[in-house]
Amino acid sequence: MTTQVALNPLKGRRQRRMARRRREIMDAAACVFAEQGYAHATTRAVAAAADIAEGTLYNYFESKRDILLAIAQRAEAEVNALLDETERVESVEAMVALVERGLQLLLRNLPFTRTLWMEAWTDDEILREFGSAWLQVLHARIERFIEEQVALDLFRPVNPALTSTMVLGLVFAPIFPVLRGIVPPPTPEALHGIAEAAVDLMLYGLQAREAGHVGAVPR
Amino acid sequence: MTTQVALNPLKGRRQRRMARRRREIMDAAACVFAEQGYAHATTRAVAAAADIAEGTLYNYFESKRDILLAIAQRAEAEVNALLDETERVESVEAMVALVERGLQLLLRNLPFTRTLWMEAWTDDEILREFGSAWLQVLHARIERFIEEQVALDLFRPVNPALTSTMVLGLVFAPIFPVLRGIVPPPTPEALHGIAEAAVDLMLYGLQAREAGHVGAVPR
Amino acid sequence: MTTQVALNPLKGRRQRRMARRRREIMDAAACVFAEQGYAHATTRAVAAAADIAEGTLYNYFESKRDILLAIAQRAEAEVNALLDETERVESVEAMVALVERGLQLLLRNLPFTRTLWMEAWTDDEILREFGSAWLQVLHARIERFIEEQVALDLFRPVNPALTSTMVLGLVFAPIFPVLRGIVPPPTPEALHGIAEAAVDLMLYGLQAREAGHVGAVPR
Amino acid sequence: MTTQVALNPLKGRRQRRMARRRREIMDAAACVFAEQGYAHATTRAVAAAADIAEGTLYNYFESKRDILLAIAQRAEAEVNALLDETERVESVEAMVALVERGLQLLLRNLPFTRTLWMEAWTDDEILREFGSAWLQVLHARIERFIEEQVALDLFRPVNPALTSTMVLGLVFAPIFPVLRGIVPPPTPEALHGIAEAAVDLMLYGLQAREAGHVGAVPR
DNA sequence: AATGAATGAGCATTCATTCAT
DNA sequence: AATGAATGAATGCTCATTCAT
Repeated sequence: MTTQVALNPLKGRRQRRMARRRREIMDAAACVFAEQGYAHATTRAVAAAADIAEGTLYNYFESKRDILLAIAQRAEAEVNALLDETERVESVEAMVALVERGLQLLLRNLPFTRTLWMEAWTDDEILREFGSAWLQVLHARIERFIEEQVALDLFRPVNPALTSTMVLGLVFAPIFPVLRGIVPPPTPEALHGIAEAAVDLMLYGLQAREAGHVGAVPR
Repeated sequence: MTTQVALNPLKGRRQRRMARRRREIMDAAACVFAEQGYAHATTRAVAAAADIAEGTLYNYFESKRDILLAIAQRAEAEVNALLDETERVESVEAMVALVERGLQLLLRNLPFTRTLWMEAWTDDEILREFGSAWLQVLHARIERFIEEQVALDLFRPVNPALTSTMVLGLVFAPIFPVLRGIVPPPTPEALHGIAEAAVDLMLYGLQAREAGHVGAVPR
Repeated sequence: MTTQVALNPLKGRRQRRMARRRREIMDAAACVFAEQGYAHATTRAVAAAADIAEGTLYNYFESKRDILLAIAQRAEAEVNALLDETERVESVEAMVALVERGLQLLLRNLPFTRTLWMEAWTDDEILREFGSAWLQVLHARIERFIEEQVALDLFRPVNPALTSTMVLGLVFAPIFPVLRGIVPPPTPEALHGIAEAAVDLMLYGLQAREAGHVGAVPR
Repeated sequence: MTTQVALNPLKGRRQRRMARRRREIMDAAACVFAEQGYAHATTRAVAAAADIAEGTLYNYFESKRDILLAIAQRAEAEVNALLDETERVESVEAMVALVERGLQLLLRNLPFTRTLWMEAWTDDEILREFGSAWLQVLHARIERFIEEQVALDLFRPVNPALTSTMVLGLVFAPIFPVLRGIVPPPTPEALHGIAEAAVDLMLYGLQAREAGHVGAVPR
C-alpha cells in the first residue's frame, strides 16, 4: 500500500505528461497534415514538428493513421460539445451567435479543420469519424426548424431538406477559402458580420410574404 | 507525292487513335484518383483501369502528375466554354437554366470533378490550373449582378462580395454530397428543382421590401 | 529461272543496301556509346542518331548488345589487317611508321575505340572479342623483338615480357587523353612526333652501352 | 551533467559504428561496381554485398551515385596524402620507392581503383573528383623534373610534356592488366622489380650520352 | 523493310514501422 | 520512455524488345 500511495501521484503526473505529449503530437501532426496533405506528410516530418524522435510517435499512437483518427475524434468531440449546449435556438440573436460560434470553432484550430475536411473527402472512415455525425445533427436540426416555421406560416412552403442543405452551404461558404488557406482568417468583427449576413439572407429568403420575386430581375 | 497521299490517312488514323487513348487514360485515371485520392492511387492501378501496360502511360503523359494536370486543364476548358457562352443573365428562367447547366456539367464527369476538388484542396498548382480562374470569374459576375440590382433598388443594400460567396455556397451545397459519393446523383428533374430552389432562395433573400425579418423567429 | 535472273541484281542491291545501313547504324551507335557509355545509352538515342525508327534496329541486329559486339568485331578486323601487313619491323623508320599507323587507326574512328576501351574494362566478352587478341599478338611480337635484340647484345639484358608491357604503355599513353575526350586529336604532324618520340625513348632506354644511369639524378 | 557524461559514450559509440558501417558499404559497393560496372550494378546487389537492407543504404548515402562519389573522394584523399609527403625525389632509390608505393596504393584497394578507372572513362564528374587532380599534379612534377635534368645536360633535350606522359604510361602499364582483373596481383617482390624496371627504362631512355640508337635495329 | 506504340521486367528511392540500445 | 538506425514492401518511372500495321 505504501508504494501505491507513493506511486499514485507519480502515476498521475506521468499520465498527465503522456496526455499532454499526445496533444502536442496531435497539434504538430495537424499542422503538417494541413500543409502537405495526410498522404504526402511523412512521420519523420511529424516527429520533427513535435520535436521528438520518430520512434517515440509509436509510444503514443498505433500508427500514422491513428494520429489522424485521434485528431478527428477530438474535433468531433469539440463540435459535439457545442451542439449539446445549444439544443434550441430562441431568437435571431441566438441564431447569429450560434453560427458565429460554429465558425469560430472551425477557424480556431484551422489545421485540424483543414486536415479533416481534406481527408474526409476521400476517406470514408474519417468522414464517419468526424464529419458525418455532427453535420447530420446540424442538418436535421435546421430541417426541423424550417418545418416548424413553415407550419406556423412564418416561412414560405419550401422543401425543408433541400433548404437545410442550402443554408449550410450559405453559412460555410465564407470560411471555405480561409480553410483552404488562400484568404487570411477574418477578424472577430468580420466573423460576426459574416454570421449576421448569413442569418439575414436565410431569414429574408425564407420569410413568408405576399410579393414574389419575379420583378427582381429586370426585363 | 503518291506516298504522301497514301501515308496521310495512316498517320491520321494513328493520331486519332492516340488522341482517343489519351482520353481513355484520363477517364480511367479520374476514376481511380476519385476513389483513392491522387497520392494513394498508383500508376499501376491507373494502367489497370485503362487496361494498358504501365509503361504505356508514359507514351501519353510525362508523369503521373501530368495526367492530373491534363484532367484539370480539360475540366477547366469545359467550364470556361460554359462561362463564355453565358456572359449575361437576362431573366429568372435564364438564371435557373445557367445554374442547372453548371451543376449538370460538374455532375456529368463526376470522377473528374471529385478528383479536382480533392486535389485542389492541398495542391496549389491544381487549384490555379482548375479551380481558381472560373470560380473567380463566376464570383465576379455574381458580385457585379448584385451591385447592379442594389443600385436599382431591386435588392437590399448588402455587401456584394460576401453575398456573392454565400450565393455560390448556396448553389453548390446540394451537389456537394453527390460529389463526395455519399448521395446518388439527382435525376434531371431533381436537378432542375435544385436550381429553381437555389435561385428562388437567393432572390427572395436579396429582394428589397419593407418588412424586416425579426418576427420570423418567435421570441 | 527468269525471275532468278531478274531478281539477282535486285538481291545484290538489297544486300548492299542492308550492309550499308548496318554500317550506318554501327557508326551512329559508336558515337552515342562513346558519349554516354554503353549502359547509359538508350536504343532510342541510337535509333535517333541513325535516323531510323527504334524497331528498325532489330532488323539489322539481334539486340543492343549485338551492336556493340559488331562494333568490336569490325574494329578487331581492322587492327588485325594492320598487324597482318606488318609481320616484321626492318628499320627504325619502319618502326616509327608502324606505331604511327597504329595510333592513326585508333584515332580514326575515335568513337569506336573509345566505346570499346570503356566496355572492355568491365565486359569480358568485349575484351575477348576486341582487345585481347590483337593486343596479345602485338605484345608477343614486341617481346620477341626485344629477345632477339638482347640475344644480339644490341639491347641490355632486360625482362622481355615486362619491358614489352611498358613499351605498350609508353606508346599508348599520349593518345589516352585523346580517347578520353579531354584533349583534342593531334594533327598528323604531332602524331608523327609522338611516334618518333616513343620509339626514340624505347630504343634509347633499351640500347646496350657501358655507363649506368646512376649519375643521372643529382645528389 | 551526469546525463551528459553518461550519454557521450553512447553517442560516440553510435557515431563510430555509423562511420564503420559507411566504410563497409563503400567497400562492398566498390567490389560490386568493379565487377559489374556502376551502371549495371543494382542497389540491391550493393546492399546484399554489404549484408544490409536496401533502405539502409540511404541512411548513409544520399543516392547510389553518392556512394560512387564518396569512393572517389576517399581514393583521391589517399593519393593526395602520398603526393604530399613526397614533394621531391632525391635519388634513384627514392624514385623507385615512390613508384613502388604509388603502384602499391592503387593495388591495395583494387576494387576502388578499378571502379574509378572505369567510371572516369565516361563520367566527367568522377574524372574531376578522382582522376584529374592528382594525375595532373604528378604529370606536372615529372615534367618539371625532366626540364631540370635537361637544363643540367643530364637528360637529352626532349619534349618534357610529351615525355612526362609517356613516362606515366610506362609506369602504369604493368599494373593495367591487374586492375582489369585478367592478371593476378604481383607479389611485393615482383612489384619492386616493376618499379625498378620502370625507373631504369626511363632513366636509360632519357640519359644524355654520345652515341645515338641507330645501330640498335639491325639491317 | 520500316514504323513506333505497347509491353512489363527491372530499378532507384521512399517511408511507415520495428526494435536493440 | 526515448531514441534513431534498420527494415523491406511499395512506387513512379525507364527502356530493351516485340509486333501489329
